[in-house]
Amino acid sequence: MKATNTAGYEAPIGLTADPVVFTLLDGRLCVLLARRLEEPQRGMFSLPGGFVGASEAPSETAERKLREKTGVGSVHLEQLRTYADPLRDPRGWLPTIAYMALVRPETLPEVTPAEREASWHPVDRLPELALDHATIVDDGIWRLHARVGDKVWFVRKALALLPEPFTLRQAQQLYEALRGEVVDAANFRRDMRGTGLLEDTGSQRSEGPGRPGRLYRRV
Amino acid sequence: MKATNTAGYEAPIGLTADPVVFTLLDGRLCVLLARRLEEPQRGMFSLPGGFVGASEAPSETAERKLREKTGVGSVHLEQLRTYADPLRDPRGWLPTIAYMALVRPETLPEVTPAEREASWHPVDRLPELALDHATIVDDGIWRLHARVGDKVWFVRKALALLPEPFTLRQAQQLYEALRGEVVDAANFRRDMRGTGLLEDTGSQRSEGPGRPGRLYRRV
DNA sequence: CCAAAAGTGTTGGCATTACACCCATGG
DNA sequence: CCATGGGTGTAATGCCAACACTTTTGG
Repeated sequence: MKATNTAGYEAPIGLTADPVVFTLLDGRLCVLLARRLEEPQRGMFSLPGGFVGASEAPSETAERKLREKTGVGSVHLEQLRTYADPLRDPRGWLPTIAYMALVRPETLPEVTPAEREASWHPVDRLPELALDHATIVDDGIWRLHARVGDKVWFVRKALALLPEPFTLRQAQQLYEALRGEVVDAANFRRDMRGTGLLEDTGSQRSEGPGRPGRLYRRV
Repeated sequence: MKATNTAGYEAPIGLTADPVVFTLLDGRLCVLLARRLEEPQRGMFSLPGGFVGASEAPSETAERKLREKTGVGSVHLEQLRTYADPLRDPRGWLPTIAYMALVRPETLPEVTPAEREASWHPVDRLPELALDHATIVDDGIWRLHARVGDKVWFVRKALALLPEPFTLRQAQQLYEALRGEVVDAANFRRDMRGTGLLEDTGSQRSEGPGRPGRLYRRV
């Protein structure tokens, strides 16, 4: 496919936006994928993005396509980077702007639109992805690891994944899954308190064996 | 202007790449701008970018346009982010991928191509810029400040701006200009040594009054 | 021409903070 | 069995003072 503008010069055949949406499911970092109903590579899994409209901001496109293809709505998207290699898509010259988001797993409805099989996939066990989407997901994971390293960012953005109130143990498991490395419990606890962004509810909860954990809430 | 692809759908009228090139001139952080010879906003200063060819990687475009418009060549470009608001360019739907680079001031030839007036402009005293280029430059400065905060990045990438050998005083002035904040001389010196990436040449150099400074080289 | 002053590079020390690691305790 | 809190040693960092070496100034 080709495209030309009214001045006769070559133009991209379109512009796409691809959201890389992460969540924590069963303690594992997962990414949201949808099966392609269209060519190329129909039937293969890919990021739930699509074409940007001519009077639309790309971030709106990412959010809209996400809703249409998976049912996930109202997320905060951070721009990741743009992939514009002319050979990245067999259809022609088609750049894509990738975005990143972090949502709660239940944001994905049980009944997903169409036959897309929109679903969560652990990042350490991804299926084969269409186009260069595997690269995009990798970059997203890398960015996520970096963001989570900032404790304040973690409390403000990532901790919203947990249902309130939550224990610090839950928060730590979330941190470790998102960061990709284990941390010392005492240090983690100290850092969390240090942010001043958590509030002790006073109550406790017992999950499984061992001493019950204090319950916290974000302020 | 409009553009459509062979499937009949609307497409961007093109894709541009804009390099944000920084240097240190007279101790001040400067950005490379060129006067526009084309519409829109002819005669106004803007980033020295241009249209991406249909079989070209955008980073190559940024490098090529930089060379054509300013004479600056062979730089390492880091992708900044993409600006794709449909209203950002009066010509039509025209996304741009912004890149960032850091070069020595003498990389800009004395005789610049055409009547472009390619020249360095202190970031704290920029002229009015075309389109949304002021925003792009701001984002570039922000990213630069963050990058420089990493001492190893600074030594490896930024310190290449100084002619070798250099004194630690020079390095510190570079750091402060790029970082946008002053630092303690003793700490800066300790950090520089700590990287293990600097080599003491043994000789000294006296610039103005005061004790002469030791001369260093990157390894 | 010499001595003092001023200016800058260099080094070290000290206090504070950040952080990793371990252990005792409580539910 | 595990959450919680405390404690300790080490590294990183910020701050400050002393000293070294040079140019400049003034008699």
